[in-house]
Amino acid sequence: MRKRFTIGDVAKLAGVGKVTVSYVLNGHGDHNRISKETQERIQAAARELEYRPNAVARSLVSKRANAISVVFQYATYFRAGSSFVNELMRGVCEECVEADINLILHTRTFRTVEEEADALMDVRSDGAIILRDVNDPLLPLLHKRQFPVVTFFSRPELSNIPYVDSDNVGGAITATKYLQSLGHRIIGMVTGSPWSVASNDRRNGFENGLGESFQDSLVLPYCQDNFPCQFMEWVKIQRPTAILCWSDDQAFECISILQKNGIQVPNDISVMGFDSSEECDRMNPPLTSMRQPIIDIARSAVRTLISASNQLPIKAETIFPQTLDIRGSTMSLQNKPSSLKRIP
Amino acid sequence: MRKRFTIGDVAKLAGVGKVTVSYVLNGHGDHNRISKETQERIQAAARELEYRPNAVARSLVSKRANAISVVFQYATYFRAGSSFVNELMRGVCEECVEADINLILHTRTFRTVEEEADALMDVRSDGAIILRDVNDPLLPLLHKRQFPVVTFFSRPELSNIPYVDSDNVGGAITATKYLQSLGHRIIGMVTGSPWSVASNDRRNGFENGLGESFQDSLVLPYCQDNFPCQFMEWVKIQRPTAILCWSDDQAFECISILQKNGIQVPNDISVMGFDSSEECDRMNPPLTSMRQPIIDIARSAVRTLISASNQLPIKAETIFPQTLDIRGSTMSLQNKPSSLKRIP
DNA sequence: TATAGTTACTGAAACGGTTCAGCAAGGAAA
DNA sequence: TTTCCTTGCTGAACCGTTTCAGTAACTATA
Repeated sequence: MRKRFTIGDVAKLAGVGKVTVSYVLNGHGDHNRISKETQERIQAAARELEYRPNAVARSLVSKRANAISVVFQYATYFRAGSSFVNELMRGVCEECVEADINLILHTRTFRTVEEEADALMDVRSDGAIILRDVNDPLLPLLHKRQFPVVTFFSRPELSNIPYVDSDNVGGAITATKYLQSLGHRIIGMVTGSPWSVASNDRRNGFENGLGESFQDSLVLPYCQDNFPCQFMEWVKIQRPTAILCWSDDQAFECISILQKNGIQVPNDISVMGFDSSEECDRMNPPLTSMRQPIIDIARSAVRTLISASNQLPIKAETIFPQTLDIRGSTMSLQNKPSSLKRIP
Repeated sequence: MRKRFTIGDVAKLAGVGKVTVSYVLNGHGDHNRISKETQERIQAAARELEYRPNAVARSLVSKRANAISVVFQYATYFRAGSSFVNELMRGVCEECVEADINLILHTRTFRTVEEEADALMDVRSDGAIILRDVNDPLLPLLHKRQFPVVTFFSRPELSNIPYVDSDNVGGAITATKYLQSLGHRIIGMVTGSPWSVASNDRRNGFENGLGESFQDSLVLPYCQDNFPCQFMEWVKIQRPTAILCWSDDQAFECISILQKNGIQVPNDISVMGFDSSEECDRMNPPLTSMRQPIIDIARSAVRTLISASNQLPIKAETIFPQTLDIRGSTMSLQNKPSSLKRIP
């Protein structure tokens, strides 16, 4: 890369001191006390040299990076096909665009939490929005070290870390009641990772919603290995007429497995998901889902973080309600045109 | 944020000079000529003060940011549901993880290309991988200013900017020949933005593949406004038995429109897309698509950029071949169980 | 006993900006 | 004529690191 001109070069060319250049180019300080001619001379010199300020040098003294970090549970959280991450990132980006700050994706991997915290706090960013699993040690560590942090789509165990999330428990209750209102009596739920705060909350809401009729066997914990088999096994034993999936992506998978096994959705079994991402409309059948305003939550998290990093007052918690988006994957038990006879 | 301790504080506590601390903590320079005891004293002091090096100060002297930027056409390129961007980011992240560098998403917006280039070149990153439209002015500008740049999923007009892409023209030819081999005689194509390099290349491959039988009317350029109507209008006039869509996402949309209008895919019309993203398998019917190794391309772009920013020799162009993934959305014209009579 | 070579460090400059405090020159007021 | 204020600018210090070029104190060699 070509050698870049510095503020000193501009100063020399314009025949003034570095300070004057700094003041003129930034519009801060005493810039209004500098004569029109000098200002123009400096502008011209800067243009001629194609001078561009060095953000790193600037950050060093200002102690502000004008950037925030996004931290996920895994560096490669951008799983193909996850509409959730997609919408989340869109919200984050939109808000950053408006705030005119940059976004740093922490893609590096570390041996210890300490190292990870060190890397995050290396002054390249002014704070971090974090989506991590239950009881992740990174959060309390960053908080202890007083690095500005906002948790989103999850809930920190330390009450003094601000977070932005949707009401997963309430949403799951709504979902369960809705399925009951369709006449379903045997409702199953498939959960996600046991370390996912969202999955756990939704499970609790499901239990809460079912009340008396809840049984542990109605919940199928997600398993990486051979999920299709385990899922079908569970379906055959429990014979649910409706299944609540902890996420849209999981609902898509379950529907696909059911269909491959000759079970029709929603005629044989109703299925619903969580997130109500745009993909729901495009699926066949379109997926009934609890909507959480992913983009709004992401944007709110960014806004909260920016305030926090500027020592402005912030809300400790921001909870968005979830709403029910009824589409084609759920159906009243009364209207069922075919029976469950297809299941051997 | 609490005041952080600096290398000077550590030096003072350990009773040595700053230089010694720097050498010991980084393992560079003369660190092997420093006595074990001193090393331990310094390590202890650093631990006690929870010393963490300031990456900004470090960058200032090393002139390396250990980060690269990703630049899209629009800051909010993370459109919900775009499986393409999702896979792309996954590849980029994976490679960054391996190279142990950070990723900066340029989310800021600018009034002029110059400003945008200035912001990119502010020394926060060592280079950029760029996905931009045809003839985007940012590329030549960055190149002229000798900022390390690699273009991916698109082709720069300046031949000396390195790029990584797949063979879109060849892929489209393969796709077209495949549809012809199924017996289709009237094949239509729906293109994307006229500024998308990929879309244009695929269109050209389509024209090339059809040869003599090509007509302009067989191509429907994508239009933002009321696409469903325009699309159905075009289908009714052209009556294609197969449609090649410029992307998977578009194919999903087209299939959905066709189905809503009572046209079955593939029974009435075969549809295929480009990218062969993971979603293809989940759709109903599963989408036949030309596979481009999105993740590999993204990773290759990152690798190329890293080499370029280290002044290592690089390949000017890397082209990955596309392969045909046959799924359920295409079918031989002979086997058609129903006719096009459904189209009024 | 002079010379050279090692070992264990370190002072100072540099990186490219910002900011504080101050200064010289000119004009106005006392 | 002195004092004070304003205008227009700048020197020096600082931000937290790295790196170059030593140096002082030993030890080994001739």
